[in-house]
Order: sequence, then C-alpha cells, then structure tokens
Amino acid sequence: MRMSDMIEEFIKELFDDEDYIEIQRNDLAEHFNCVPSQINYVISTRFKPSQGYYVESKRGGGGHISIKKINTTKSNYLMHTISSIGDKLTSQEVDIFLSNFLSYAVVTKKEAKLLKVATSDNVLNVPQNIKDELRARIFKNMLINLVEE
Amino acid sequence: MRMSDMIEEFIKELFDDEDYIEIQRNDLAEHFNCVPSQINYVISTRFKPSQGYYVESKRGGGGHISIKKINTTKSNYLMHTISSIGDKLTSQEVDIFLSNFLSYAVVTKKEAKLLKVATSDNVLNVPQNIKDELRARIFKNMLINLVEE
DNA sequence: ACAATATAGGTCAAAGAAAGTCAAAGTCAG
DNA sequence: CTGACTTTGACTTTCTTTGACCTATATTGT
Repeated sequence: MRMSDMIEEFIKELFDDEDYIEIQRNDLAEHFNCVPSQINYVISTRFKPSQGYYVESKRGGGGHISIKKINTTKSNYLMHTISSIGDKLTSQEVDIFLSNFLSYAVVTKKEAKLLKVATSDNVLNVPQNIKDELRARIFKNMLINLVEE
Repeated sequence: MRMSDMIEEFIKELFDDEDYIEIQRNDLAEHFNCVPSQINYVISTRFKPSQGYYVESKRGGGGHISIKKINTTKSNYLMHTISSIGDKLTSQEVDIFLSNFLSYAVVTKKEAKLLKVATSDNVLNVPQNIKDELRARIFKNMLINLVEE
C-alpha cells in the first residue's frame, strides 16, 4: 500500500465522529517517516473541496493544519442545479450538467449514465415540441432523488 | 503453449473464489519473462467486458491493474428482463420489476429510485396513449446501462 | 518595543515508479 | 502465401516521492 494511501487513511480515522480535526504537519511526517511535503501532497489530492473537505492552516509556533468535512456540498450543488433548470432542457444542456457533476464528483459514473440515457433524444421519442419539457421533468425529478437526506 | 495463454491462465487462477484481483504489471511481466506490454495484450484480448471482466488501473508509484469478474447472474437477470418487456409498460409493472430487483439485489436502492422516478406517471406527462410506450423505452434503456457493472 | 531566533507550514520542480499506446516484426493455421 | 493473432520495444502519460528553498508566526533576549 502506498504511503499516500496510508496517510490518507490515518487522517480519515482521526475524524471519528467529529467533522473537524487539526494535525501537525511535521509530526505526521515523522510518524510516517516521510518528508513533510508529502503531507501536502496527500491533502491536496485527497482532501479537496470537491471531495467534501475544507482545509486551512497556520504557520509559525503552534502552527497546524485544520481539515473540516463539509457534507452539504453535494446536495447543495444538486439543489442549486435543480432550481436553475426551467421548464425546458436540451440534451446538450444535460451533457454539460453531467460533465460538471462528474468533475465535481457529485454523481457516480453509473448514475450519470442513467441520467443521460433516461433523457436522451433517442429514448424520448415524443414530438419535438414537448420533448424538451419532458426531459426537464425527468432530469429534475431524477436529481431530486440523488439529493441525500 | 503460447505465452499469452499461460498468462491468461495464471491470472484466472488468481481469482480463486474471489471476484476481484489486483496485479502489478511489471511484476507479472518479470515473472513470465516478457515485456510489460504483453500483459496489456493479454488483458485486452482475454479480459474484455464481453468476456465478463471489468478492468481498471492506476499508474504511478504503487500503481496496479484491477480486474473484476462481472456477476453474470445479475447481468443475465437484467438482460432477461429487458427482453421480456414489450412495447408498453405500466407503472404497476415497473413496481413489480423493481421489487424483484431489490429482493435479488440486482440493483441498488438508489438505482431503483432512479428507475422509479424516471418512469413514474407524474413525471411522464404525455398523452395516455403514448405514455406506456415511452415508459417501456426509458426503462429498458436504463436497464441496459445497468448491465455489465 | 525590537531584533534575532526558533518553529511551523507552503511551493515547486525533479526524480522515480507504474501503467498505456502503437506500430513493427514474428508466427502459424489454412 | 495470406491474414489473423502474438510478441517486442520505443515512446508517452499519469501519479507519487523527495528535497531544496520560501513564507508566516511565535518566542526570547536586550
């Protein structure tokens, strides 16, 4: 197992019920016998905002790195999207939404595929004038079901 | 016996009860005294999705190739369901399918919810005479996307 | 109060470690 | 002999580890 994965796991275990932790970069590096900047690497690749974490730090004596879990991003993002969609929606717009969702890890690949196929032009063989309305309804309702709790 | 066949056999033996394995491309190549890209050849010719395998990999330090056996029972179940659905589908029929899927763990709860909402009467506000046809199209196409993990 | 020192953490690029790609060359059954 | 499959290797891409150098904050001695 990679060093980075072990450090990631270690940090995630620190959360244990809490949604806020503070770590000492140098101590952690010493604990894992690695260079301090490795800690930065782990944090910047595994604790990004897109992964639901918010990171702050303080230098100097008594300095530390604090990491906060932000649970609401996904749902907020989806809710915001839902309310931004009007009565009509084209399949190109769906593609854009999905590519954003995926890059922010708001949905899984499988979910994205389901959203895509259920709103695709081929599948919705209804008259043009109502197709974009139907697509909007389906898409929004599916998104509502992806909003967590 | 060809090198590729031996490598294929070796990898298949790794599964031994498990449905998921991870291999190190370079190690395996060394073990068989072949170039690393031979491993790619074996994987791309013998472990394709159409042969029931799903492959992922990660590069860089500690990188690896993971191979997952697709649960053919699930896929078969879904395929069978798809071909059993005709041109029309009522929302009651959808409910029955979903409850079967869930009791056989063929889909996740979330997926079931997506299937349900995308085909629900409320969402599909199109004329009665085409509603059940549309529902059948959406449902079948979504299921196709759930086949093959 | 102020300057010097100690104590943190941050940045960035190079080196290292895997895996991927693609096309040329080789093999072999029909 | 031809076409399909296999083997090989040069080159590419992606991810991780390491280290030299930089910046910010606190503490301490005068």
